[in-house]
Amino acid sequence: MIALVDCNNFYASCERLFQPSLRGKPIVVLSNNDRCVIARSDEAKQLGIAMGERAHLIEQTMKEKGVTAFSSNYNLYGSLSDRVMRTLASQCPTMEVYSIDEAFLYLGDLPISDLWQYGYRLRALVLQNIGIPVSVGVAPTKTLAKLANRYAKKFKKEIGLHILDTPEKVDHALKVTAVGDVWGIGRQYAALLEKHDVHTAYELSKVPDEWIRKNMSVVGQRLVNELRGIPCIDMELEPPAKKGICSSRSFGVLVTSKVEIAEALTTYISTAALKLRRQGSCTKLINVFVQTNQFRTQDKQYYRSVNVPLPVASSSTRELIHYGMLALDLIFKPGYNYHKCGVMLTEIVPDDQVQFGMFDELNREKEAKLMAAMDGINQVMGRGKVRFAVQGHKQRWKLRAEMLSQCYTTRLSDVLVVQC
DNA sequence: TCTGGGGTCCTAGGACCC
DNA sequence: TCTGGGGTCCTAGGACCC
Repeated sequence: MIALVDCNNFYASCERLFQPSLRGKPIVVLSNNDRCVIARSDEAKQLGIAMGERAHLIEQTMKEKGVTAFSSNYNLYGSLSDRVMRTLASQCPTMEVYSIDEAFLYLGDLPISDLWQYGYRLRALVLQNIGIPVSVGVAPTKTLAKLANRYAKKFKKEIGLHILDTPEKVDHALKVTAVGDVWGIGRQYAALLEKHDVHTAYELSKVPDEWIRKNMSVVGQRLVNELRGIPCIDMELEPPAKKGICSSRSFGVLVTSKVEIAEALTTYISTAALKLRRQGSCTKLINVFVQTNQFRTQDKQYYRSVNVPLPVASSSTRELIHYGMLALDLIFKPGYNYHKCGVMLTEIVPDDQVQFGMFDELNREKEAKLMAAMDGINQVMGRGKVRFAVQGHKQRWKLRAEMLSQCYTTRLSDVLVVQC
């Protein structure tokens, strides 16, 4: 059996953890630049605040209903996620961290009779150690575990646990799950299936293989088999190295000057290069893009991206910035209101398998040491303490985050003080 | 003023190879 | 008169996830 453990309203729960006065009150967490809603507490959901809703459109409602809004604080969520995952790992050695707030636990052949107790213990332990409520779904396949988890959230709220341990329970859960709520069925497939009179997960599990293969490829076939109780999606115990690394943001304000785009771009390149070094890789291809805001119909629109192959695979921030700036020279055109830019690193290779260049003049060993020193200082002193001059210091383009909570768990000066 | 950011996998079709 | 068979690689586009 496989368990899927999922934190309830994760970002909202993280914020509330350090502001207990907000328990039972509606809260929302906003996307970068405070633009739209990306997480809601149950109370906020009940008020009808939808996922993805634009913040400025519901400002009035939030004021009237006493909804507290937070800018997203990924340092905080990342740190609390690590703690949740550590607690789960202590209970199950074969675990896959699936996302910031979810993990699959492979329970092997733990006797069915023990599953309930095990599930209860997981919930209680995470609540006690970290203070974040979780829901647990247990089933023979990953897709069914996801479904069981959804069932627990919807129908077993008080206990937050559901186990599909008999064929009857599986069928029942399949029948009460809309086809669009199945893991792997997005908007397009949901519409296609509805058109063909397939409305529930149960009906989907009965669709002939031939039709599935033709219309939903092998991905759909795996999914349907999983609904039938045949495991087709393996556990990934080690997170695989990323094949592409991307860093991009929309600006807090519209930007027209090349200098400012260059500042933002070098900042994103620094972030991407750091990710690259953390997973022990180098990149051979850097892609840079700039774009205007497609929602501003009054503006002239422009999007362009360019690939720049590197002579030798690299993870040096310095070198990547150099090529990134060359790329920007190729695609920047004055006269536009730019809204976003970014960098994508692809053709990623392990750093111990880099093909040397015949005419390479860079001392790569030295460069690696320099980067290691920089990363070390930044890790201790805080990110961005050592950076490159091109990144600028005014950073007018930076994100807005006007309702940012503190980094309670990752910054010493932000640790809560309790008076008693 | 105002619509997130970062990923994965699969398929089809074309170019090209022997 | 007649035009193989078996591959690889690349790109663009489409689907999905949190």
